[in-house]
Amino acid sequence: MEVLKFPSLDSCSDALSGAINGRSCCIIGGNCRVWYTGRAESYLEFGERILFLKGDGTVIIHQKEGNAPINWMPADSVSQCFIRDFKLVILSTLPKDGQRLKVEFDRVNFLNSFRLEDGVTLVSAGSEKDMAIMLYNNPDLIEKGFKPISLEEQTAFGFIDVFGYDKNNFLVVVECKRYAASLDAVTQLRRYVEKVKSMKGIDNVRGFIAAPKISPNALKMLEGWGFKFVKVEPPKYFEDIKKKQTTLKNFG
Amino acid sequence: MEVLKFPSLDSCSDALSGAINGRSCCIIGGNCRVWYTGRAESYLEFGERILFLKGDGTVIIHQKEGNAPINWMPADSVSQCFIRDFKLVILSTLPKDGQRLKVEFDRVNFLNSFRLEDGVTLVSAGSEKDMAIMLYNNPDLIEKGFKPISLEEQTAFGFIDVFGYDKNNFLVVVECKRYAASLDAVTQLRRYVEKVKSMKGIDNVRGFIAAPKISPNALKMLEGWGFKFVKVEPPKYFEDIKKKQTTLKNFG
DNA sequence: GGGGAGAGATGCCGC
DNA sequence: GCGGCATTTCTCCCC
Repeated sequence: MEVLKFPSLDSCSDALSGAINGRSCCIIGGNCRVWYTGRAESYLEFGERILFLKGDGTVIIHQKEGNAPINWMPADSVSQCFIRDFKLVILSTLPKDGQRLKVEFDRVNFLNSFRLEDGVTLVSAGSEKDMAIMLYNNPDLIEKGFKPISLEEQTAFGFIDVFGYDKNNFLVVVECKRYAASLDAVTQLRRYVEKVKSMKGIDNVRGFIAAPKISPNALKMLEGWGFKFVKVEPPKYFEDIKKKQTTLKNFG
Repeated sequence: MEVLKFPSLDSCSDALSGAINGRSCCIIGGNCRVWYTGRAESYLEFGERILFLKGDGTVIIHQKEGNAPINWMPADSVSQCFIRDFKLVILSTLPKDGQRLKVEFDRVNFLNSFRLEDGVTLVSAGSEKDMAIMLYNNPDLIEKGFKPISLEEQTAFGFIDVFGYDKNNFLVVVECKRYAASLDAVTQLRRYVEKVKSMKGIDNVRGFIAAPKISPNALKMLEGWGFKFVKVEPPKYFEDIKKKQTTLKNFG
């Protein structure tokens, strides 16, 4: 790391303790090793990483590359820190299940302690649910004469994206996928269809997968079960969101 | 944020550009808003957040709470930054699919630019694969007389965790889950069993789910298909790891 | 709180 | 690259 003077481990321990007690945030960059035990066990030898402690107890450790943290602790974790053997030690534990993390810094290159003021949540569009809504409002995308009757229905037989009748009044189950439908999507559809059949005591229930594409194996299995694939692009965003959030258009 | 003096947006732009060009890392804390378009669309109004740019092109934006970033860009994203309308603007694009992120800071509270030296990878144990290995080496955990013949067998229809014969030489398919087995696990097992049946042209193939527990619905479906549940705790770690990595024992 | 399912999932491995 | 699938998945929704 190209940093001029390193803060002392003592001062870091003080700052970090202050952040923990005050439920504020702290970012530490330095040389450390990491142990985790809980849902699995892991050990990471010494190397330079970033540790991010949040006010809600979350701890995130990042290496120099990659999207995902190499180690972490969930919100509500309880942390403490101290100096031992000339190292800054951070211990975090999640009380409800006992999983814990230990980090040892032998050198801290920088430390920032701060509060974040932020009460804003994300506005987004383009989920699988948005796709189901689109199909509900444009049933011909599935098939001419399709009459949807419910959306994201939580039933005793599961969670069905779009449910309805075809033009011959046979029941129709539609499973949506935003990306390529996989073998999993087909088995999921099959499970719903069979459950509907047995619950309703009828034999003719049709199944559709609506997705932009489907893997060859999945298509084979789908057709083997007498189901159909309908190519549907997921919606990017919706008119109402576009109108409300004019900022969405300000991009670029 | 409790920071004494804020760096100028101009100096931040310079530092960030330097980090981008030099493929080093940069962390910025400040007040910003965020647009994303690509796999979905989203907008996040002004609020204080942390932006972390990595040398591999990864961009991660964190709010004050929660484990997951609120917005991000994958590795290999290409970023640029500049000042426009008295704001620090950061644009990131992933060339291969065109997804992009725009961040506008109207105030930067702190900025750290640095390199990370880290060539170390995680040593871990306790995955589903470790569980399959344990069952392969301790077949009686599944059933007296079980003879495993393969592990994580890759087939066209998926891969089978543990595959073998029972004491009567009937084929056995075992699906492992580290946590509670769900409906999905049962349909997955069923898919394997049926595929093995049709591929081998035999009718008697047995299915097991090995997991610490199973949901009531999943158990019902499992038994409806004539399969069996075996309660197995996932291994925490292995003797060879314990021996090689004595540091694993130094925890706490 | 548990069950069920999506996610801008991500990451890994095998073909 | 795609396919198939686990993940210390996480998060949300609904019962």
